[in-house]
Amino acid sequence: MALQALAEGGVAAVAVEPLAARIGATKGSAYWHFPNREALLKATLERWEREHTESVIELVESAVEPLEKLRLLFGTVLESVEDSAVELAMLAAKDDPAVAPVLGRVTERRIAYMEDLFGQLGFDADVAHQRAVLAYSVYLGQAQLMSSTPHVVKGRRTLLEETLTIVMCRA
Amino acid sequence: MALQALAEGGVAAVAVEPLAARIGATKGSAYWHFPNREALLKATLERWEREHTESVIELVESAVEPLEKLRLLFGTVLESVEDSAVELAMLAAKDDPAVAPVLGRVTERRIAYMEDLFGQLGFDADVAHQRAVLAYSVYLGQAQLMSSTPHVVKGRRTLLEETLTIVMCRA
DNA sequence: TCGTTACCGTACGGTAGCGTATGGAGCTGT
DNA sequence: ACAGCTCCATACGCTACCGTACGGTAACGA
Repeated sequence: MALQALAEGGVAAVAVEPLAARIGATKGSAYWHFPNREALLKATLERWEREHTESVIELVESAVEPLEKLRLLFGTVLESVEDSAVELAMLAAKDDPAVAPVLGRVTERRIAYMEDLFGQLGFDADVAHQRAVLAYSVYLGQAQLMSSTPHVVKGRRTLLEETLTIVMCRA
Repeated sequence: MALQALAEGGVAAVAVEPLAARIGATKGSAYWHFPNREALLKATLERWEREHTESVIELVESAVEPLEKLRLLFGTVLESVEDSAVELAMLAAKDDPAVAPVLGRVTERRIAYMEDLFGQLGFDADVAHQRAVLAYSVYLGQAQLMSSTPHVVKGRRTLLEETLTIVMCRA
């Protein structure tokens, strides 16, 4: 519920009074469950953190070959890039003291996981890291473009293939 | 002045009262120069639009070979990715009715320019477009990472080279 | 049965920003 | 000299949100 508000209206929408009204309750009620707005926001963010990074990793781990894992990861994540509104909301509020630590943990976790995959593919540690960062950059940028200027992105399918081969290429 | 506030505090910081206080004036004065907050914001954004996209393109056009132009573009833009705070502020406020059109124009202009460069390098129109979108995605994602989780990005120099060769590769 | 606890509502005060009204001060043209 | 224009300040009301105080209800255990 708070997550939906976060996706729709950003971090600013995770506020006591609007959310209470949305439920049909009053803030007197809300302030019983949460000591203040910061706690509400923190709870929302940490719930998202739990539910949205590990679950993808688990799904991806269902493949056996590291190459298949990467393919699955990219497919899953670039396919549904349109509903990564929460990701963008987090990035948009990166300076918020409640957001920064969560965002930092999620980013590191994801990059570390990809770094590991690239390592399993035989890349040197340095290169693996670079590739992971690069791939994650593509994802973030893609998500931004899809949400702010969707019409410039034509042909997601080939774009995905292109990204994959490109990020994989030995050079 | 308003641009500095925009860079530091995002779109929300381009507000009448804070800005007036910052100058040492009062809002009575501010509301003489601008009819309302929206006009102030619009003026700020359009000023940024004029000064920050064409100027880079002009600089890049000082090179003659399209390949050199691309190299110069990437170098300039990925080198100073740390001070692209305004870009990030715009993306963060992409849903703001004053921001969306400016952001849209800038995005299209930049991608169109890169698309043209890739075309000059002999890529098919489709591929040129894809590459431009991909390259711009990398830039956006990179800017996000640099500002939200700077420590994961080690070795910008090699990253730049990697991005360049990768985005250029025939396949 | 009665006190306690969990939960919810109403009412209040506080802050930050928007926008308006209005009253100057100072220069400028006639 | 004085009328008008430019620019700035003070003061006010409005809204949205935060947070607190306190009262009410309903269920539940002793």
